[in-house]
Amino acid sequence: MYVGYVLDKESPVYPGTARPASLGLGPQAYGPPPPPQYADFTGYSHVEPGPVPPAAWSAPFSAPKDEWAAAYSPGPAAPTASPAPLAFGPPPDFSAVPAPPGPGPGLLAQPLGGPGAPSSPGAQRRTPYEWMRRSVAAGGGGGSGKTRTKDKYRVVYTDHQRLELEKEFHYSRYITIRRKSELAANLGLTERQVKIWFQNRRAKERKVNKKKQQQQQQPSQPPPPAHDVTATPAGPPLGGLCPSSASLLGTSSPMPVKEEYLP
DNA sequence: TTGTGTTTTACGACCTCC
DNA sequence: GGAGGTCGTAAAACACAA
Repeated sequence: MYVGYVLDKESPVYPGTARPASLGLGPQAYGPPPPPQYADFTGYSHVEPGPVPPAAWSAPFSAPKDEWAAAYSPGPAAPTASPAPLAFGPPPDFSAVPAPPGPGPGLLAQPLGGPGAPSSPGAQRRTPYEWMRRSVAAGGGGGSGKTRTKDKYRVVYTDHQRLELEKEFHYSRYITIRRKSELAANLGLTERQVKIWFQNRRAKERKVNKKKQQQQQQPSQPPPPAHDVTATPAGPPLGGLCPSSASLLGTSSPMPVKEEYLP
């Protein structure tokens, strides 16, 4: 759970600006998920994070799966993917919620391993930028983290990719088609990878919630916290919040909440 | 260093919805 | 029929104790 760790440790992931309506108070927390074909879910509001991604993230990302063939082909897998700028601009038709005038520069404006920030992945990775080194070293393919043995293989997403996916997940457990495309493009992943990542992430969350529930049942404990999704009236655990997100949802959150998402 | 348990990608089967 | 959902599972990657 590296990214969860990241989010735990760097709770101000959205330093006061990004995704005002989000942070667990978005649609996933208080209502049914957007319909499967929620192509333009209007609750979405991505705020321009900032002009330039931190230098720490300028490393190339893993090549999209669609390019794996090329990546596995003989010859150096060039660090193609010079990813699009990581600044996620709000799509044109997004009814953006104006960002509060927060002090922070915005989403992603902080380097993961900034001074004082125990970077990421892993409490065990003590060096701030160690994960970057790992990513580069792991994959001959220029940081793709790709490995292959026998017939099956899987890539290891970079911490930045995970972080962005986690952030998106915290905003909404069900990604829109539009955002899926954007995210895939910006992270150098395929839409399929993004989709599967969200599926796996939801599965993980269900698993965690189930575990928590079991633990709470064992010692007849008081009811779960209010934000425990398992307490949501009906439907899947849409608003499930992984532990890391709980810290983002403190009542002290300055984020404005859209009325439609209020209980 | 190695064995073991956990987490992370990825896929297939099956289901629902449009 | 296609897209996307859950569920179950395989296997790589990883963490950590012995």
